[in-house]
Amino acid sequence: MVITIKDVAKKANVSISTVSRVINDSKPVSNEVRQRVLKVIEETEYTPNPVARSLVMKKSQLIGVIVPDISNFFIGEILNGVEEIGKMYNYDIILCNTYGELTQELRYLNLLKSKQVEGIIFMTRNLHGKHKEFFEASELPIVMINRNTSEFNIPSISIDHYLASYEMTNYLIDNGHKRIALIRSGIDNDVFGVDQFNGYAQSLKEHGISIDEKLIKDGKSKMESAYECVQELTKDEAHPTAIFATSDYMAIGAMNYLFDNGFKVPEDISVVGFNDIKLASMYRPKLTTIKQPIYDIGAVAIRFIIKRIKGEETNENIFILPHELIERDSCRNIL
Amino acid sequence: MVITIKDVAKKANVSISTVSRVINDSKPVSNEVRQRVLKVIEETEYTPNPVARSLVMKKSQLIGVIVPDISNFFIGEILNGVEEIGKMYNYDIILCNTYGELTQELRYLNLLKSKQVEGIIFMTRNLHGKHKEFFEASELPIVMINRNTSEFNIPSISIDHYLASYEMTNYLIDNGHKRIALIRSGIDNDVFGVDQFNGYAQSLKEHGISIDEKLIKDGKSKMESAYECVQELTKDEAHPTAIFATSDYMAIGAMNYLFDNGFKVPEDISVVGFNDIKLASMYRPKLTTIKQPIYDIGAVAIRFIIKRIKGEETNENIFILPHELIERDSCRNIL
DNA sequence: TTGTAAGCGTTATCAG
DNA sequence: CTGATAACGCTTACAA
Repeated sequence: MVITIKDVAKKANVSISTVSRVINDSKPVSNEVRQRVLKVIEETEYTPNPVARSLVMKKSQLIGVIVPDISNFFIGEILNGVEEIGKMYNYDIILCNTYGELTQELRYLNLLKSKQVEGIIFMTRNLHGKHKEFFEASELPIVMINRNTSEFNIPSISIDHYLASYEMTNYLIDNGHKRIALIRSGIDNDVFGVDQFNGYAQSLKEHGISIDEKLIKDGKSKMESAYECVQELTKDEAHPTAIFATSDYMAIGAMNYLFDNGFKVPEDISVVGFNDIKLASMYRPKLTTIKQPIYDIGAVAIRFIIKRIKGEETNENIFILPHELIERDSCRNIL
Repeated sequence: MVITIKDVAKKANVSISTVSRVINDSKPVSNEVRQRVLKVIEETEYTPNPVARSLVMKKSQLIGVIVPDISNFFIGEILNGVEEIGKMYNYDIILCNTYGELTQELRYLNLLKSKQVEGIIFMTRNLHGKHKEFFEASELPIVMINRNTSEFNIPSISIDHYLASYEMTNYLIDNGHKRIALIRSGIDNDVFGVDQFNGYAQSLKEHGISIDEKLIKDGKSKMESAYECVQELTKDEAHPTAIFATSDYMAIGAMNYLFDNGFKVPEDISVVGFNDIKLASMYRPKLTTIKQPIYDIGAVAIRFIIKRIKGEETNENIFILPHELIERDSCRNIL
């Protein structure tokens, strides 16, 4: 039989309000009584029923997390950060997997709200007007991850994709590469494909290299797609000497194509990635890439939500976390 | 303002019990009234408050999932199955990450229970007496994944590790290998290291090959550890011609060591794995491995839990799912 | 077929 | 400092 606040009150010979006070220390209780209650609580192993508590407090200590694919490496690591920090503040996370489908996303958004979650961390491939409607209608604290939300005015967390791409392109050029292919992960407005392209273009420009449209591909953030992109890229004799894929997944796809077709990385063609998922250092050759602070992204996201829940005003809404270029073995100096 | 059953009742000019009846269709309601209520519900976009419902029903439509590491590839895929099937039956999953620490596991087990979850899917690296105590004390439906629970009498789901290892070893032998190293993922009782070894040993025995203790290593289920194992394995000239790692992670670790030290896979040494995580076909050379139905494992787990919740008796407790040997490029026929 | 009212386990208001 | 008691939003006997 599960024991309730009533039982504790009875055993301790006090009213339930008193018990409530000691467990929340919300109001003064005489030390003597407090001790008595505490003792009973210990003896009975009483734990307050969070559901009842939620009902009256209208809070659930639950934070909803909506992701397109749990089994994605990048997302898994983010989730680690979210979960760990969440637990520190006594929040549980309830997880929703959408496979990137809008209807699912909308459904979960509403579901989570009705479940009384106190905030939502939202990852999607495409930001949609319907999402915005929801965000505006609900007062729930919400934060997005790795999405360009400036025009939507939704809090978000990411790194500076423009700068990172700029630096990576510089790095490639410094290593003697001039014909540098770019495989972007998406060209929607809310995604950083544009920023990535701009960083790449800026670097090229500064080095007096003109942009060759034939070297720009859209890999749709998929390995298979990147695989095909590289196929096209290497059709001609005059193939690029370096391939910059804006996700590690795509970089792996690229390297796989090269491997499968007799090219050597980095001897024949250099490949660099973006994100530094665990896979990047598991693959051989180890991938040179831009390290995103993935765990931290999750951690910052949930911290932000918790702050908002507590009503603390946060003066910033768009968080830009630091990145780093990690030099490994997939890029060759051809000077 | 959020609208409640009371509001609906008022607007529809009925009692709240009637509203309750139509939303649950628990008791007969005249068609006329039902339509009226339904209309109001639609207009007001009313959704029942699940927290209040949980309180009275003592159910939460929540299933707890405890895992050692969300960002692990194997676990991520399982989670996909769990989540997807769960949602079909209207269950949400609340996720807990333990990093394999016993205290965390115990804490979460209790936390989940107090949160009124209706069942628990539990993944751990080591099964402990304390776990068992909890399972026995609570009436919660519980299922474990990939753990040998026979002596604990806890429902569990896995493949037949003995048979799979036996088949894989046969395969290696059929390909001409005689000096076959085994890197096991763990040798605790509750883990399948023993079964894996037995399958391996049985195959060797049937082929008249005697076991060489020096070829048996414990990779502790870690890439790094496997890396070191292979270092030892290749110290001598008379190194094995094939390495059977009982997890893909370890197989990758093994291949990485070989790559880093000038061995070619599979030309110099063959490597095979176990699990068939996504990584297995992303890596080059593509890994020959035992395919576990990972998604299905998650799906079966949650189905089992849901059945139990509904009080349906399940005649079996230990589920053995089918596996398959996937031939790819990391093993060479040396005949 | 419908309504009334009790109760789920808490917190919070208000007297004392 | 402490204790009744209302309320949170819902389900479910029990009556009508």
